[in-house]
Amino acid sequence: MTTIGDVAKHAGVSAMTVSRVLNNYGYVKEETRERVDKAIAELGFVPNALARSLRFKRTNTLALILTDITNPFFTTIARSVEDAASEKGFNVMFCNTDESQAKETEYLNVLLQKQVDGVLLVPATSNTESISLLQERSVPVVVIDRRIPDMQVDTVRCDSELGAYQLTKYLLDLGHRQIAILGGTETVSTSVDRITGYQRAFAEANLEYSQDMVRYGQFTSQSGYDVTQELLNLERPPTAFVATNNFIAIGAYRALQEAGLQVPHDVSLVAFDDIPAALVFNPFLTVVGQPAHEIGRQATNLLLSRLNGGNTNPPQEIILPLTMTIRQSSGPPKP
Amino acid sequence: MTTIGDVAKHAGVSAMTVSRVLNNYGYVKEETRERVDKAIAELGFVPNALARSLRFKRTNTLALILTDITNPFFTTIARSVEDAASEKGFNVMFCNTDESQAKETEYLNVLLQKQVDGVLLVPATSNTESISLLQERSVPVVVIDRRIPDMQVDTVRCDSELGAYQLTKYLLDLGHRQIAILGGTETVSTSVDRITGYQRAFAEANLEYSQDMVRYGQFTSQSGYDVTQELLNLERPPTAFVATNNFIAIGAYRALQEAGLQVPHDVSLVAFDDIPAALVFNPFLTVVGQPAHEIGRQATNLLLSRLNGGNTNPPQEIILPLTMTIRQSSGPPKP
DNA sequence: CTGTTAGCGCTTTCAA
DNA sequence: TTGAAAGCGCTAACAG
Repeated sequence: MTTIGDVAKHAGVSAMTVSRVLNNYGYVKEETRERVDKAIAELGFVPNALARSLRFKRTNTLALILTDITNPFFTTIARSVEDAASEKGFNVMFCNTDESQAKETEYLNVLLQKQVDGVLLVPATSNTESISLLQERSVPVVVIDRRIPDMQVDTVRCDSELGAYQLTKYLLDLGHRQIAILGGTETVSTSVDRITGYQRAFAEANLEYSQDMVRYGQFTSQSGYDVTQELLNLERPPTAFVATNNFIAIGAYRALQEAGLQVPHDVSLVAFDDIPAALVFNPFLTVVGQPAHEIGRQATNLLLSRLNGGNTNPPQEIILPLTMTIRQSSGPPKP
Repeated sequence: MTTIGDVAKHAGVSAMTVSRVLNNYGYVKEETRERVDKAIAELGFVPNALARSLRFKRTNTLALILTDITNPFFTTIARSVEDAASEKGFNVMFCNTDESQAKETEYLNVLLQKQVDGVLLVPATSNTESISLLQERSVPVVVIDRRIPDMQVDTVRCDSELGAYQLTKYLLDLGHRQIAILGGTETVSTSVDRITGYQRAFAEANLEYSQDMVRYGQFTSQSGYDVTQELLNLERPPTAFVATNNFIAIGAYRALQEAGLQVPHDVSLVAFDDIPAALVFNPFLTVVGQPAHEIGRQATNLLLSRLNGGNTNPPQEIILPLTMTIRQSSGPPKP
């Protein structure tokens, strides 16, 4: 490995002078600078960011902890985070927790050791420990997509409750009464909030929902499939389904199909999270979509403003608007 | 920041002893170890991986350079790489080049500075420079998905030529003669190889294809859309399309739809790369699918075997099998 | 079993 | 305008 010392020797100067050239700092005679530049080029010298970071106490590296990197919603976030970060000279380490709190904790420890400058976190659960850990060590953190109840922490997300309210109200207005909601993990705010929104829509319409219609599960296609099958076996099966994310929706659809039910003729299906147009042949699903790209961008910028010390305001919550798109998967109930 | 020295002081021992406890190495009296452990816990000490890496010359970090992190094919690879790496105690830095050689080069420089232990690279172009750069600095690298002609380098990929051959032959056997192939970037081996496979299928059938039918473009939905529109405006438009990746296929499909053409009744459409079942309502497309998960896993394991020094064989090329799945997007040409 | 010394590659003083 | 010394946090090698 070539070091700054090798370059110095090669150029007949001290290491310090090389450092000055590298960082464009202090005074270096033009002629000396050229000699150093030449030496750098000749030796193919690459400065060691580790050593530099050890001094600066700055790695220019962020961490993005996601629960499911195969979900396009999160992929889009990942992409926009990467873009926003690299624009400002930061790299991003991606971590995938699979919705597991244990994995999240494990990653956090490694990332702390690696001295990341900041963390973007989609928390696996509403557990406050991860956030506390980071805050104790004054590593800036921005929570994405989900809420951590009883925690003062920067957050960028959408209004899950409102979105679910809109979807449910829309179905109620179409005349549905037996509406099922397919939640994800019970320990995650988006699940809880979306179910709350569902309940509010019923309450405001002065209608009752059956306890049977409200289900938790996972944010996976398999879970959507399983729960839908259960619901179809009820004495009074739903006439409409609200899936609390895109994967659940796809699993639900498969179960409906297998049961010989036509969407939207026999049942309606609406969902959270759009699937990017680049991925589907026929956008079909009525959805409340989240601006994933914007979420990632704003979260990153907020994080960077924190760790640059330029932003010392109290923790803030940025709520981005949802967009409801009515497509062909929803219609009035069968008479 | 708490350092090993603080812990030492707190426990009334030397830094070295703390280091020994941390790394479970050498002899430490049980009672001393306990005292140190207690101090670590009390101070909430987190070892600084930067300092450690500076000594060890090992960061336990890999880089994965992708061309498009929003493409599920690459997302799946990303996920399996992350899984395989974290299993062996490595973190992964993801980089997205957007198929740009300039971005690739830029990332490579940063990663070199950050002293990553190894690189997994989906090269943006067939340019040999990136690989040479890494090899000169003896940073192990495994090329994924694409071939770098005239380069001795570990590679994990599928046989693009064969896949395209199979798709084309299948269409020829159905009776199609006017078959278009929608390539991606011309500077990427997968584009070139898939077109070669197409040509071979024609050659073996003793048939001629029209030069018009062979198009390069980008690996994007937009490009698939544009090129398909062009092709439809030809005097003798294609009766079948081979898309060289999933995004191109979706763009092509949209163009066909807009032109009022029914798939497969009016035209057939087949493609490379499956879209994961978790993402689509009705798998519809006849495809040659690549085992993305396996590609990521094998590439990571190969890379790790290289940087552990356990594998000093000459560079190898691992070719994984493709799977052709015939669905509803293809059929015989309209009489 | 434990501590001291030196050094990884770089940069911040401070001095020349 | 340049250099020498010291130190970031950690550990290998050697003493004790």
